[in-house]
Amino acid sequence: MSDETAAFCCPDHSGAAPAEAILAAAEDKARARGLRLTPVRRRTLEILLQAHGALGAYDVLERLAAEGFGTQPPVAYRALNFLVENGLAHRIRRLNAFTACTHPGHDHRAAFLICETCERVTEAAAPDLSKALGAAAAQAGFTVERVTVEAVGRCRACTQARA
Amino acid sequence: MSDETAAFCCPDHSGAAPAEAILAAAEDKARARGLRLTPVRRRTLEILLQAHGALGAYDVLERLAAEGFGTQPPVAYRALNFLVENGLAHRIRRLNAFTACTHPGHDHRAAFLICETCERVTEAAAPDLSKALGAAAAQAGFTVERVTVEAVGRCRACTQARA
DNA sequence: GCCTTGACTGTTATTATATAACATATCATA
DNA sequence: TATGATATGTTATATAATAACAGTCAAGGC
Ligand SMILES: [Zn+2]
Ligand SMILES: [Zn+2]
Ligand SMILES: [Zn+2]
Ligand SMILES: [Zn+2]
Repeated sequence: MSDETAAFCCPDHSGAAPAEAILAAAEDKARARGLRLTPVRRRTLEILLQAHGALGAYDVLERLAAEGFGTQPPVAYRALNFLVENGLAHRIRRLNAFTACTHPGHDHRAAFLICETCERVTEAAAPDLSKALGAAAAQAGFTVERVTVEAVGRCRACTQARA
Repeated sequence: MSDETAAFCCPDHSGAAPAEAILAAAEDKARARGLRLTPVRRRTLEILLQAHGALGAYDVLERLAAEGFGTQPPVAYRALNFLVENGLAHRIRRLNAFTACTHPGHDHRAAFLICETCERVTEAAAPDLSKALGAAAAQAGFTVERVTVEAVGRCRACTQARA
């Protein structure tokens, strides 16, 4: 799926990664909610954070296996699903991949911006979006529970690089 | 591009889909744009329309094969991709499935409402959504090209049934 | 202490989804 | 009718995800 890790993790790929801060926040959250952020799970989150982009389950698995964790798909899928269910990571369906949540401190409805040039994923807060969708859904008598928003386009860095 | 559509094929799953009308519209569109709506492609669209919901590629394939078309995955994937690329169908990523476009007459940004009880999919026109997303994306310097919006929740029929 | 219980981790095996590569057939049109 | 482009079909393979089950381990009741 994707290649190597960079030490940055930020909305527009322009600044230093608050990876440590995010990890710390995840630990706080886990403590507060009684979640068990076990070694595989924690390491999986770290792997996602270091990747600076979305990673496929098998990419994650490869790294976990290399570090002495289990070598079979369920190991990665279980850790990833745990993170997703607890708001510490997100699943990017268009890419069949996962990415660390960049602001795990609170529940949110996020939109994902997928650059088709560099393949990196940015998580954007988009509160208005829920509203707009809620209205459209209400018209149809539909009650919305969860929403996935994934946009494909071009990130700032790639736009500038091409200009 | 529009907002005036009767956005819902069958909001509460209570009426028959206007399949013939949609199919006719698809043929008009194909003629107008010089698309080749060949037998497999046309039949694939019909299959989607008759399904009243999203179908997986292998489900479509099964039906096609039973009718004398090819029996191998690429047959279904090619027809489905053709339909998607030309706005006659949509891919529902959350379900790994495809659904006929219920208003193929014009380009649109649609949102999909997926009922987690009956698993049926409704296509809702949601023009405001693009705006809201565009704003959020602009903040990050991101240029949006295509957007996927998929909501999971409960449709009117299922809500009423449970009440 | 020790036993039960439930959550977690790991395994093997299988299922599900999607594409690559290539041969044949059909269509457009010159 | 020849010719190049498009479409259809095949075999084979790649990629993604889950099922089912066994061993581990720590917490809480006795
Ligand atoms: Zn997030
Ligand atoms: Zn980019
Ligand atoms: Zn549509
Ligand atoms: Zn329903």
